[in-house]
Amino acid sequence: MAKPNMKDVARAANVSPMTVSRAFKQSATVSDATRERIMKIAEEMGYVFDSTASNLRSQKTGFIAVIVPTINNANFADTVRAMSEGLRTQDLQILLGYTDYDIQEEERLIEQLLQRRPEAITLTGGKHTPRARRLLLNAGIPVVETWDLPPDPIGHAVGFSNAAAGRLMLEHFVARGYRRIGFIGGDESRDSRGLERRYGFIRALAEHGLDTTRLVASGPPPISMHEGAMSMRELLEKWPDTEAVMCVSDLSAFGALTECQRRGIDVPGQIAIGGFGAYDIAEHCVPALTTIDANAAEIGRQTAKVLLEHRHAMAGKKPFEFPQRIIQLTPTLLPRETT
Amino acid sequence: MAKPNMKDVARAANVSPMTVSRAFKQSATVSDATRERIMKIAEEMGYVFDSTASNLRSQKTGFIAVIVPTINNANFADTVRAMSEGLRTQDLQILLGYTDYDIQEEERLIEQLLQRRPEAITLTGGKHTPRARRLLLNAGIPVVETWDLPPDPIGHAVGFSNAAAGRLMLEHFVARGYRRIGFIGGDESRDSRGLERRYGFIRALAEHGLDTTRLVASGPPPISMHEGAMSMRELLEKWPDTEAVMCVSDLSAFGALTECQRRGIDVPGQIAIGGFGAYDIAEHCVPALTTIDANAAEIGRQTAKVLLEHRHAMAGKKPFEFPQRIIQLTPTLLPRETT
DNA sequence: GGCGGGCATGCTATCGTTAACATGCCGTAT
DNA sequence: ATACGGCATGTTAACGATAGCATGCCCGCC
Repeated sequence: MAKPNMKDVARAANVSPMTVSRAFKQSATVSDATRERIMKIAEEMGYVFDSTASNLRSQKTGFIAVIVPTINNANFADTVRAMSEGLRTQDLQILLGYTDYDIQEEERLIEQLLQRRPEAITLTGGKHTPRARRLLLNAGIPVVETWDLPPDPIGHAVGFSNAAAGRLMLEHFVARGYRRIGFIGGDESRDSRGLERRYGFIRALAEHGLDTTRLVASGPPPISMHEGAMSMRELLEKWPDTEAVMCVSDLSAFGALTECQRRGIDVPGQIAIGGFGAYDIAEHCVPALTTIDANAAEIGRQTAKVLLEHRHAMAGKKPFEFPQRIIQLTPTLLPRETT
Repeated sequence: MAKPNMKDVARAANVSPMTVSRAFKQSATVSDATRERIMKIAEEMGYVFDSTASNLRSQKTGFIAVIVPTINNANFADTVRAMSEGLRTQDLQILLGYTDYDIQEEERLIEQLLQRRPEAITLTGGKHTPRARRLLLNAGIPVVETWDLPPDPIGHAVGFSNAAAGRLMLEHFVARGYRRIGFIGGDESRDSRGLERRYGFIRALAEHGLDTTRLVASGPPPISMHEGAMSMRELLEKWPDTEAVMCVSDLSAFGALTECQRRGIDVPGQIAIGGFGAYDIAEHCVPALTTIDANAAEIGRQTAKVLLEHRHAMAGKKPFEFPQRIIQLTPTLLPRETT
């Protein structure tokens, strides 16, 4: 009793395999009666359509490769979720890979995923190895870089300026009257988006003639609550008179906040804290955390939209060169109780 | 300039396609010199191995289908991550699907994913539609149900007793001297694991002769911080003299905690709070949250282990019936500051 | 009545790789 | 010198679906 294939179903239904094939396609032209009969017989026989064969013959896989730094982060998870929501109607399946914030690993992943012949690929960030760039350019499929606006995009891009996000928080601090200001983040260049936020923040500090040295770096990403707490400790030791600090993400900001609470330091009375990412926790913690909303879900939605448009354009009788799309989103400041 | 295939590479390297194929297989028998030459030529030509053809011919896809309720939850994300870590060495690619806590959607996903011919499939929970069960039983691949110990497993299982987890927290409450005790969770049967925890909790309440009516149900899953806060409000209104409450997860527990903080209610002085899941936030919040560690990552690791063992067993010359594995993990109570 | 068009269905070749079997060559044991 | 084993490589025929084209039939229009 081997697993039945289309030929077996065709025989049982007394039609050609081609008709069975058509019965399984949404769009194909089969009479309703025939389709129903075939589907019923197929279900009874326990037939399960074999995508692998279909993929090979039709040269379409229905895969979208999606590469993120990690799935254990609500921001990226939100983006992936929104993207897959946007693609679900089209029977597209996401092939997920994560890099752990390492562009070497990203290269490895890209190579591996391209072998699966995805119909498009989305990346997080705009920094890649030269070989990764080459592979992507030669792949002949739509490429979308997200969460960033690379100076030299490979294909499409859906993102925002992380530097502007950093600047946004600094301006908020200044407007609130804070002058001795620090930044807590990672220490390597692995998280280039976090680094960009720091650069933007520091540049704005300098423009205001403020001290730009109060920086705490707490190791390689991910920078989470624990690192935030540790960094706050370090900051308070080195520069006890600091009035405000931005953290690279809400998670580290929350860690920093808890450290203050444990030490009986009033937030924002003695020190103000700003985060990034508009995580759930920032909205709910007490005091609620001032943060920047980069609109993770919107990045996913827009990415899905670009991909569907590209796909639609290519499906035309005369596929034309689909123009590059650069979708620039604007991060929003959410002022709350910690500043 | 179409994309080159194996034949093109073979021609350029002056060997047969078969030799190129072997050069790309880790295990195959090709002389080092030939392999190196082929790989170099392939890279120069921009050849990218086509898995879709390989999958069809070899009847092996290297896919593992993984179905979770949602990826926007640190617990499930941890499990998936640990699992993919365990499988990475074998060049296995995870095909991720999420159900939004809906077994109809799960059935749809199972059908869709099986068409991709995964070599194994893992599910979250043990409750499925009849058709889903049938599809899984007929699929002829290893099936692992996780995060639960189903009474009648389809194949393997890696999980723990959610009822025991609920009981564990109740016993802790009682040992601490609390008597008027409530439970905050979802209201539907969609999250069967959360429901099991509640049942276990209530049964234990009853055994101690305590009031079992202080239950707040806050809508369909996911139950997160917002729902936790709302539910705490409801609990305090209906039963203001409640001494302790367990929440279905740390996220809702944190929400409940923040509601108390906003109202100036001392935790645990006036009310104790217990969570579930050992999320990061439970460890870091102030006061730190008493919780139960279900060991999400270990579930992933054990699942990967079972799959690899099964796979290994089937690869033998004489594949035998691989015995069913039921891996029972034990949730641990982490007593902290909220109780 | 003849003819054109649209719809349902069938036939054949093919997608790119690899399982299975075949071949040839070299070294070593007898 | 002969035989045999082992390794590197080649040949052929699939894997299971479907693109592209062909066919037959029914219907309506002039």
